[in-house]
Amino acid sequence: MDYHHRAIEKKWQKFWADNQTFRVSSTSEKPKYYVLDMFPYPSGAGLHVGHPLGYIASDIFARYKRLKGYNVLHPMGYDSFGLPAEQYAIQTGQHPAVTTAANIKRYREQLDNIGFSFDWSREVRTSEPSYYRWTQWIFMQLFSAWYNKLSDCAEPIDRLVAHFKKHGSEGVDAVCDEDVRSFTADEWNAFAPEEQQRELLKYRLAYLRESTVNWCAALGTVLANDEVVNGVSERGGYPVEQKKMMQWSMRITAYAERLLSGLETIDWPEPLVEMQRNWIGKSVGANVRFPVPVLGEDQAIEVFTTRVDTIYGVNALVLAPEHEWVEQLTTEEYRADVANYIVQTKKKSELDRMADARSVSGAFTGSHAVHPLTGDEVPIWIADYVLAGYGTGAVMAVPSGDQRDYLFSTHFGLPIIPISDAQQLDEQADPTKAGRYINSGIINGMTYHEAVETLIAKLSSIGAGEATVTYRMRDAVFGRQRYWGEPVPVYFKNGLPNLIDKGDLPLLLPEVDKYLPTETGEPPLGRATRWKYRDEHAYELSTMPGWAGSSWYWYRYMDAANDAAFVSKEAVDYWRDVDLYIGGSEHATGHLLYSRFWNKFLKDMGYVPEEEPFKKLINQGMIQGRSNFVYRVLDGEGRGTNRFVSYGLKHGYPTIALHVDVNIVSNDVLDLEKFRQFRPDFADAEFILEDGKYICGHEVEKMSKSKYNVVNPDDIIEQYGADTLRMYEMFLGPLEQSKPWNTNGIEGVYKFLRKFWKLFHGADGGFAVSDDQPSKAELKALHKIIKKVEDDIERFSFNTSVSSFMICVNELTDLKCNKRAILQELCAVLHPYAPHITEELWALLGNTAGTLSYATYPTFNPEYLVEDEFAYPISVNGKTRLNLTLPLNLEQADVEKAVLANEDVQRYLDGKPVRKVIYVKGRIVNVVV
RNA sequence: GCCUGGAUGGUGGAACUGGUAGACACGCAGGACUUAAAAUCCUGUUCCCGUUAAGGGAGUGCGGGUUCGAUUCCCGCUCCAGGUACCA
Repeated sequence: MDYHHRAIEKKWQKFWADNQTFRVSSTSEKPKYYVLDMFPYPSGAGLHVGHPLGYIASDIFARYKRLKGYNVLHPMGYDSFGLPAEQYAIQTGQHPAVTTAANIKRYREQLDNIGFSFDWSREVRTSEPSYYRWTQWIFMQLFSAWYNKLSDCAEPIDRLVAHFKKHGSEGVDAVCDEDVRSFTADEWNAFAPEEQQRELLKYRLAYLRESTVNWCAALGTVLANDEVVNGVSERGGYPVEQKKMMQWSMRITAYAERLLSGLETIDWPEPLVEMQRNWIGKSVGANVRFPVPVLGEDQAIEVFTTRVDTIYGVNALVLAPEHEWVEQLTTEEYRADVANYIVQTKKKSELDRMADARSVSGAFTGSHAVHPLTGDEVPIWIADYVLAGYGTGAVMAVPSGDQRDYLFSTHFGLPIIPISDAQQLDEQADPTKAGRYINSGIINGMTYHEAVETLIAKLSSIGAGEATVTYRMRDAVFGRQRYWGEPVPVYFKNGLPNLIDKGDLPLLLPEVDKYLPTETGEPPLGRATRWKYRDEHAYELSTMPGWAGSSWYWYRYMDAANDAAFVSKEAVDYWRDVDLYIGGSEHATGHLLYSRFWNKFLKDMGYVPEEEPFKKLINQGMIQGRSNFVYRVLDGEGRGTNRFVSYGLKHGYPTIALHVDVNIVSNDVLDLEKFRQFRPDFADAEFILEDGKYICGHEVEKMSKSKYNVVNPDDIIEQYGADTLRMYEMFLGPLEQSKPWNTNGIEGVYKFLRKFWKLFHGADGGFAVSDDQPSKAELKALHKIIKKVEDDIERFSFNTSVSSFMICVNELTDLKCNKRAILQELCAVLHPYAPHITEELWALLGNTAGTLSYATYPTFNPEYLVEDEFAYPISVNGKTRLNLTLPLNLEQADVEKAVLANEDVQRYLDGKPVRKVIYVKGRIVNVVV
């Protein structure tokens, strides 16, 4: 019997499903291992061949860990709230739930075809009420919590209220809004309840406040910073403007330091860790206050600087044009200039401002501040290179140490004071910390570290400044003016938000007649008429952003059916955290940051045990499309003819390149018959061939329908089988590398599986194994692969394993090995990569069907690899190389004697004396003359 | 600009802590089996010199260095990919 992949794969996929082979229990004697994939958004286009790359890798790892005796949690689900389903709904009127369900069905079929070992009994869908009730519940926890800096952890808001009642605001150190009030306990207790609530909102981790948001008019919604790329929306590329709105926000900044320091404790790819570090953007420096007497006693402009040591080089203070004091600081004489400048900057869009980054502009306010150390007058300017949203919205300009300040000063003719004996300031600023300070009052002659220490002490003592840490990261906007998302479980009374009753969860997404904003500009939820309690309450009409449901889903898999809690204590104490997480790096500053944030919050509240959710993370590379082209010959007028010239000959003709469906091209050779059927106007196409073939050109592009380069895994599986697809996707290259899909080498993998199959089948095609004892050579081949696959999987080098399997089967073929004992163990080794064919052979060997998934990975025995002889690679002077085969157990001196006596070596030595003999691990490798 | 990766035959890629560079696969060339095709198998395949062979030389983006020995470590560049940017 030949290798019939279709029958074999269908059979075992059905067997696994019928027997729930991969159903896993949350109680086990075995050690746990949690392998997680980033769950997909079920898009209407279905899976293409690039999507399963990471899933195949994680499946190999999960199956391997099962063989190694672990209790493996390997689940899958769908991130099923999202914009595309809603856009489709707007266009067609189809309910997003309907299209989403249809897409999920398609995804499931495609996933099943590949033979994954997911425990589908734990499937989650973020858009299901049974799931999102817990997303809403977590939101309620965040609303009911505040961040206590003293304990450095989130606490229930009741504890803050208790403190206010007893001590007032005295002794509270919280991460909160800037405008919190100071009050005594008596004052607090005298506040009206609404006043108290208004104050508490400034402390809550989920809070409401007017903030500048990225408003995308085309999408009718607010976007997070990471959803805006170069001033346009990441999805769709629509323009984005800044708009003030009342918005739900998440106080992620409370966790900035823990999000940063936690990076040290996890095993993630360095580029990803770096991206999160940059995103958090910690700067250590100082706040310094420059008194402004014109505004009155004790009034001072506060600036943030990372280079307090340059303070004696200050020649101006520069404020952001939006700074709240600009109006008061501007004198009559300069009022027109300043007003004019502010108008100009407002006109510039985000995009212009970025494109214009290098040009210098600004305006003088006419006022002066006082240098806190020298008492000198310092002019106050405004300029758009200073950002209102970072630091204090004001900087001290030090032209000698900062290039932007240098350009600003040269442009406006402000003095440039050198502050270090190492500075060369003729052409540009010198931001280095070398040399000793000059012109610098109390720090003259000091080095950088001494200076910083001295200055911080001095500024603190006179009340003019202190050391500070600033983060670039902003709080995350949490509301979306959209339909297809989790409703925020909040209603409003007298303009204040209240949580809905816990018993009313889930707050179901109501039906609406249209998925567009209302005529009055309210979000789509404003259209809902028969919404529970609609008549009693003014509901929050925005929904949660896409990242809400994905920020905790790995916990739901641990206990997916629980309707008493998002996860039970027992389940979470058993599974704890994700041991291996595989997914794309595009989620670096979105999903992966928010998930860490929610995880830390849930830990603070005592719901989960681990500080970090994903211990090890691997980024799989993107699979790009590989487009093929045909070259249509043009006639004298430049019009396309029906003649097509092969790639190698196209330079002899005027041509135009056309995309051709990659599915009718094999190894860049065009299938001429299929091409004639590809489009009606190609029916009578003529070809100019090279060597009797039409060779297509190729290019790497994004995989997309319009480029005819989409490859559906189902087609590959139909032709070659799932085992071939799995192994070929791994064979394509290192997992983490991005690479174009091409089918050029898939035959090699397919051939390997057929060869493996044939090895244990007789000439008549029947299964045939020998019960004889395996030979030494056969055991050597087997144990080599046992060791190799073990090493490869542990370091995620799946591509080299596939090569090693091929070597192994080639060796066994040469030995004509069909030993039962060899096949038995080989099945287990190969099983993670090619589960179907190995299950079949395993059953043919007489094992109970389906037991292979939980068999034992064979133990490597190094004795089988011990050699009697060793081919000594000998270099003379590190150059000429010779191979010398000698028995292995010779004494070192005997080896040396034998090597030197060898006539080839003698020839290279040419009578010269040996100066040195180099040994590596007791083996001679080099003779130096 | 800054940060992080990367560069190896015609192609995808291997070489794990410095020790025979190019494993394995594709492609290509030649051959066997076959009426023929498919399938399968065998041989060759980094480049240059050498008619063949024996043999020799060069070679892992470029230029240096350390070392008996460097794809691997160090210094300086070039190019490519990803991220990020008036962040004080």
